[in-house]
Amino acid sequence: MAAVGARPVLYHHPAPAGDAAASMSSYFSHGGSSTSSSASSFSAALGAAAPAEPFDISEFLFDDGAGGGGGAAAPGVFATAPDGGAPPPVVPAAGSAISAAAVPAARGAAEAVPERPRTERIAFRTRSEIEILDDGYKWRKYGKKSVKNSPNPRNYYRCSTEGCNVKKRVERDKDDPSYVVTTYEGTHNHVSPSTVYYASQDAASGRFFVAGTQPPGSIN
DNA sequence: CGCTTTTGACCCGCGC
DNA sequence: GCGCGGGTCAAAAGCG
Repeated sequence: MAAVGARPVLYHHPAPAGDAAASMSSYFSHGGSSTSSSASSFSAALGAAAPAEPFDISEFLFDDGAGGGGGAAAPGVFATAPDGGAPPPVVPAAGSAISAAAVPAARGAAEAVPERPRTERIAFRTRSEIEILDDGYKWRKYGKKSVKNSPNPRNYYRCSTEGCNVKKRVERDKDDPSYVVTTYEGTHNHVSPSTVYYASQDAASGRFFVAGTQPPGSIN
């Protein structure tokens, strides 16, 4: 499946006009989950330059009522980076023990949780022709829905790894169809099935950065 | 044969 | 109390 070119060409311009139409067909069907062993460096992808216009990412971020709602962004939130400078954090606040257990069962189990779910939620917009960014994880689509404020449908994905309840929501920017808004919810409790991203924590910021693609043990 | 996608229905919460 | 919008489930079908 990944052969379709599941990887976004973030630093590229959209395919040549003549090719666009042809490419689109495959893009729209469903690029395919990253079942193959090809995991792109997601962090680099985030370097996609944002346009001059400010993107109010808060539109896609919803506090779980944790911080008392306002503009308080959740930890680990990052918008589109200026351009290939410092590697953006890929593992959002992994330090906090946010595990699958924090996610309430499925429906109506919210009240059963005395503490706040505290689900990590990060959203970012990326200029990409395809919607399925190959971040190395296997995603299984479980729903599609058209939203009120956008002519484009919204797709719902869930990490197919057993025990991992990370969810992801993908939709095209209603203003710029060439941009894709991806919202991750939750934190993977496992490493990428295809590639091991070794995250290191920055002492100063306390944030995590991708240090390489080798397993911790093989470093040094 | 196993896994993923597809699609409509169902359920829940919120606002009016 | 009703309606709307959003999110998830579940059964069937398709594909590799």
